Amino acid sequence: MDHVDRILDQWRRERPDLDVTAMGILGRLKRLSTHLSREVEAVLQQNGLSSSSFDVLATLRRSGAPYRLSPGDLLATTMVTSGTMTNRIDQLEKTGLVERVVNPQDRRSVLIALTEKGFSLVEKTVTEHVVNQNRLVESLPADEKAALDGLLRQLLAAFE
Amino acid sequence: MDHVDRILDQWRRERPDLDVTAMGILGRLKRLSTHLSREVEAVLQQNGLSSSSFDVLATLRRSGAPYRLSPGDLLATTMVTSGTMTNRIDQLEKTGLVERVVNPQDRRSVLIALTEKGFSLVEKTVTEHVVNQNRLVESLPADEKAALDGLLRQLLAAFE
DNA sequence: CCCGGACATCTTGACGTCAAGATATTTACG
DNA sequence: CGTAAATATCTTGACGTCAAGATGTCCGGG
Repeated sequence: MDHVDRILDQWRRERPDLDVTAMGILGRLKRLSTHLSREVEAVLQQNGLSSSSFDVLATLRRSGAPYRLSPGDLLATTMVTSGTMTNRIDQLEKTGLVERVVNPQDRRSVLIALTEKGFSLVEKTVTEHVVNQNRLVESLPADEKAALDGLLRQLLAAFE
Repeated sequence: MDHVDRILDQWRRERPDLDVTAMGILGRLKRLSTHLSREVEAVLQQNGLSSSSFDVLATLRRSGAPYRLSPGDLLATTMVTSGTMTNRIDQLEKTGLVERVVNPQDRRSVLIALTEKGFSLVEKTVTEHVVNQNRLVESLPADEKAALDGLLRQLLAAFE
């Protein structure tokens, strides 16, 4: 009997005509996502990053040497608009974690490059971040983690 | 091989020391939550509502007659701060969907009441909303929906 | 009874995001 | 070639949220 169950019970009483099966799943998924985001933010914040800025740094880091991508490449992996990405890059450039370098091949474009400072920060942060992520799901045994992952994958496939 | 798989592969290549089990689950969960929120918003928007304003109206509606709750009661169910709730109520009051009525028992407090206009709007909207929610998870057969719900419940229990 | 702490709500200022459109560059075609 | 369409990024204005603190009200011990 959790928070979502109480909501469903109220709806069943007030509107017995509604099928609330999906509401339960979506409600738990949204609450869970909010909780997890907050827990993740806490660790990133200890390193002076938001999850927004970390996402950009991590995308550059995992792309491999020379740790450079265009804003368009970054957009393709992050589910945000171009204006949001411009803003994120502006912030990271101000704090010296990335720099914009001109792209000689295409002057409409620009390359976002990890600085040394950015590289060492993301290197340290991602290590702590991954430990934290594993902690957040440790209430599930390994086989249930795998089952959850499979179900999420299947549901996600309907949208991507 | 979905979007999240590609991210995990990059990390395995660049940082084979990291255990990315949880990253996969959390990544899919976050992307899914974003997709689902956008789909849900679309239906609410057709009724002139955001998910924020709908949440408030729906909470009042499912609380049962006389469809009145204090801001504090609303806060307890919505995972937002008091300032956010004040703002939501302000918007709904401007559009005539709720009204603030004084609480004679406790003048620090106030009751937020669904207006007739608010009631009929939420009544129509929630019907469409629930149909839409069920559509969003129809890619899973019934037994897998139940399994997913159970796993989410278990994980959520660690936070609530 | 009164006053300090608890409580309920609202205010303020900052931030991240989005949609829509502006600017600059490249590409393809006539 | 020259120009229109496509592409890549940035700008602008609005919105929802949060953290921190202000304001107004209630309550319980002295």
